[in-house]
Amino acid sequence: MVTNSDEHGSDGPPLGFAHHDHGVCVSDALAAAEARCAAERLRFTPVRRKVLEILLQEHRALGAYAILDKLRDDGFGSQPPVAYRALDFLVANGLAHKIERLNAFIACVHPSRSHTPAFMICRLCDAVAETQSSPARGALGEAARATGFRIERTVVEAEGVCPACVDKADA
Amino acid sequence: MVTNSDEHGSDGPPLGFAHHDHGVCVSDALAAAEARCAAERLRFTPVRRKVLEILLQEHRALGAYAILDKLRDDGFGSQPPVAYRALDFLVANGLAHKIERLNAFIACVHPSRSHTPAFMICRLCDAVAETQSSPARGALGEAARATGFRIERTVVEAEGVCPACVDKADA
DNA sequence: TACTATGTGTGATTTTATAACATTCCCAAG
DNA sequence: CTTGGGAATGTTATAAAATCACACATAGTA
Repeated sequence: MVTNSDEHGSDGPPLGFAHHDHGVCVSDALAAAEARCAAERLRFTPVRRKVLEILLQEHRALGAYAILDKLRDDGFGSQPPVAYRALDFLVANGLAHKIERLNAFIACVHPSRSHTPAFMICRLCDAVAETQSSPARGALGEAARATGFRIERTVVEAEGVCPACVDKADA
Repeated sequence: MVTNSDEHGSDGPPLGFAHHDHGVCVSDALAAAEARCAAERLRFTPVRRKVLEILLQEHRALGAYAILDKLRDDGFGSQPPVAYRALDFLVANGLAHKIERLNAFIACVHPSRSHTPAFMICRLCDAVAETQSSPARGALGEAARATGFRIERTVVEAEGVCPACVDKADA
């Protein structure tokens, strides 16, 4: 699903390239995460919650050490494993994603049920937008079936220039 | 982690998970690379050639430091930039690819024409097969067009289990 | 209560990648 | 040929990303 609900902005661009009511966006997402963890009996601990909150507030891909700095500011442990463990939890449970191309992490935009995320990464401003993809249905899926490869997970990341930076470049 | 000691063909699935005549495979690929660099006036220097040869011989994704070890054995410089610069050249010119998921590099299987590579990565034996994809034609492309994002390059990596390991697991 | 799983804090280390700068090599202009 | 500039290489140092190992704390439960 590429379109946004009203509180996430009304027009075309998916989150990441679009303006929206951020306070609502963050608190909604945190509430949703909380509900989901409760439903699945996952422990949504303070560190994990804080890391998700940080990701939601920034609304772009953050490196583990950037997150760590913010954790330190909030009185949490300041050694790498603190951030990495929280991120592992969030990623494992679909609340955040790792952007392999950037070695960075971003909050999931539609953490609903399982999905196959794809990302558009602006090489000029580093903005990242999440969307959906079905790589297993195209040429890749065919190749996998042909060779007997069992796909469990896919990384799809498009690098390019976001709308805002295209405009700047054209100006 | 990505390093591997055993000689090609002895165990595990090689190129595209299929066996083949490796000597010919390597020398053909080197000749093709040489021809292509000549045609495009690129300098196919000894280090660059050696790195490509290493990648072709291993026929799997190798970390920069694993490559560096082999370079040292052959009397080349042994500091990271030596490997990274050669890899940058090979990647920039389509002779090799970086597997973001593994922070590792692999020789391109069909370096002839420009292409949009996709990879299948076995999480059990680390074998990597290259295939084609057209992510820009599917949901991702639509999302990009809808938002005005200009795609310049895509990373498509499927993680899963290769045919050989599926068999082993089933056995 | 005590037991056990899981989560957190911390120091140290490993792995991956780049910065900065000197030197060498290629090759074309003079 | 020789010389000057750009590209490639070599080397030292350091940055950035990720993991290991182990102690301690806390929640949930018998």
